[in-house]
Amino acid sequence: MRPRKRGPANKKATLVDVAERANVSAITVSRVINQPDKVSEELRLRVQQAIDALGYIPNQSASSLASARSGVIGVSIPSLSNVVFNDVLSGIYDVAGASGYKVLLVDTHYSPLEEERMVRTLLSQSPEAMIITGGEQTDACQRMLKNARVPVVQMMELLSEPLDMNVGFSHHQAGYAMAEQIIAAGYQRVGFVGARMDKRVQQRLAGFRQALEERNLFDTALVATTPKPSSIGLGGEMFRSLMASTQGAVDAVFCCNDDLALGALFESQRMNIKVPEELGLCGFNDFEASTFVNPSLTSVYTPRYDMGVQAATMIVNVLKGEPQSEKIVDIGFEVRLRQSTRRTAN
Amino acid sequence: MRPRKRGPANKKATLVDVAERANVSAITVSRVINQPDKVSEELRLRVQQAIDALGYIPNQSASSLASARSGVIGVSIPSLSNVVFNDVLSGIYDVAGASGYKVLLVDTHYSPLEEERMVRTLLSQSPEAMIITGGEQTDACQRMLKNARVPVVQMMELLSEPLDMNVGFSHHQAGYAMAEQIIAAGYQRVGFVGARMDKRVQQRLAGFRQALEERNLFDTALVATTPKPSSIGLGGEMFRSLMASTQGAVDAVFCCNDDLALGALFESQRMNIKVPEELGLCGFNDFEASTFVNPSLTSVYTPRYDMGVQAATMIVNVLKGEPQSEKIVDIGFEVRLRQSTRRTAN
DNA sequence: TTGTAGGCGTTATCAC
DNA sequence: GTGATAACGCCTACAA
Repeated sequence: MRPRKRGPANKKATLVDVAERANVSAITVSRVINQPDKVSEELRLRVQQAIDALGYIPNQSASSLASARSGVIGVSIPSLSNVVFNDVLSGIYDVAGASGYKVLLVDTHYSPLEEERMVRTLLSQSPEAMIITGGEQTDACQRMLKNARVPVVQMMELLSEPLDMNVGFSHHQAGYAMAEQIIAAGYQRVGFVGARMDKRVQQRLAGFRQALEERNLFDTALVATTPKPSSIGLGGEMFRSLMASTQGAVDAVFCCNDDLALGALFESQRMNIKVPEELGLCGFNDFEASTFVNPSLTSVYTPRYDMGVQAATMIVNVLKGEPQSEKIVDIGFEVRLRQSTRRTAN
Repeated sequence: MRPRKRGPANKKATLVDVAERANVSAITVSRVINQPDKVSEELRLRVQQAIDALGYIPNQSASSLASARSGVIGVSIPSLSNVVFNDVLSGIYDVAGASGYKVLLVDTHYSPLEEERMVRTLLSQSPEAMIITGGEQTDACQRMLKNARVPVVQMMELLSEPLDMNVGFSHHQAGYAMAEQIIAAGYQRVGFVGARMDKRVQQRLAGFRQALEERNLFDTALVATTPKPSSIGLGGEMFRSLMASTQGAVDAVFCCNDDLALGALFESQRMNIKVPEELGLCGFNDFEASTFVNPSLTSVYTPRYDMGVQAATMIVNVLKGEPQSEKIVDIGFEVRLRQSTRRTAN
């Protein structure tokens, strides 16, 4: 079987195969695919027919190599199992897809070293832009990114020295704001339960701490943290152990996310602790469950989908060569007070 | 600035740049990267130094083109915002990443036409394998996949005629099993609440229906479905409206997933309906919340992470050329009975 | 509107 | 162990 026959039955068809079948040159086929307007109706139809007949699918590697445009946006997130990033990804995919870009996604497992490795992998795909999470890249990683000379968006948090573009919100402010509201609701001995404790969670804690310190209400003994990943189950455990270690001398708990908060809420129900009367409870991220659980859970809404949309939009605009409006976008947040911190009847 | 200087300060470095700097041929650099054992210690070090100095990152497009190996696994899922796929993706990413494969992920928004488009996009990246969801591809899409001559895994459900490999479980059996348990728990007028209603949910409903019909307990009036995407809020709404339309003549409700079931549970609490005494409730997929909510929620556990691992493992094994054990894997499911269907004290 | 020539960066093949 | 040469499939010039 030496002589290579053209057709779906054999090797994958190439541009040349299509061209031969349609009796045109390869470049014409290329044009039919990429700039159909520049080809006469007649040829276009003939070529299209050949394409269909052969089941031709363009080879993007060859295209990237020849044109220096891959159509790929590299995206790096710290965790695929953290629901928070789902929403962000949805936003990114929706915008990128609509503009004809593919998304190459990697998961760094919250490790800067793995992130460095993954970014290298992404860059080897010649992405036209990168969207990465936060600002804790290794030096080598940041160097690679700069060297790549592609637009970069760092998302999820506001950075003091972004590599290029940046979209997020201040986790410090968010933590501060939530703490203020808890206090305003009449709680005094406010505990903190945090897991994973990445940079952003630390900032929430710092904001929380500052708000309490300003009122002389902060007490280290009421802060419980762990590097373990957040989960509802863990929230329950940590809550129970915080109540034990403080012998119940806590009248409210701020959980660093809604998973922990839901866990704490469910556990408090089992412990027969009345929320919000005996104990105020709030979370972060405002998952859907927080609205519907009983009592409904106070939380900080974070515009995750919008953040993804914003990140991808910034990228797409730059790639389009459009005048860039803002390099840094504060996407904001919103404290949503619900029953779980409503000490007084309402 | 005509004469092109080598170095990070200018254009991206290539294999040739590295070769020149290290005074070796390009192929040697290639070997240092891909088969370090085949290069002498001395040259390897010299080359590695040049690589670091130039910040060289291989161009994967060129590599794919020349070697016909892209290192990419194409993955297609119907929704990025459905948490179910998170777990599956985690499994796929963990295995693929560990074996040095990149994952190119697309979201078809539950549309076969979009799926066809997305699969075409994936195939244009010359993936070495494909993992897709279910079996409802368009004819054209299935043809493309066969034509691509790469291993394909269809996941999430067991198919009667898989394209190639298949990992999943029988949603019909799962629906049937859950219905049996509800009945065994002493419930008689069992309603069904379903959203999205894709093929798999329809099969759950069919299994549920069969179990009830075999006992003369099925009543169409107790089935509520909608094409809308599932959510906790929607679960609450649908539950309330089912209770209204049936005037409460329902003593248990099987929700097609845990989102709906949690919504129904929270809503039943607000309606002062006692679960499980006055009403049995169960869901599907066994989200973490189901274990911890009060009352805990009966659900069908589905090994999603394992399914992703299995799918990716099958792919990786085939790509390694290892003897293939099974082309079709039933990953199973498990009914988990909890308080929400425990009519009798326990 | 269509075609020709050359090269994108890497690797397979075969020689040294 | 190392290197020269020719693809890989497509696109950017430029030409007709």
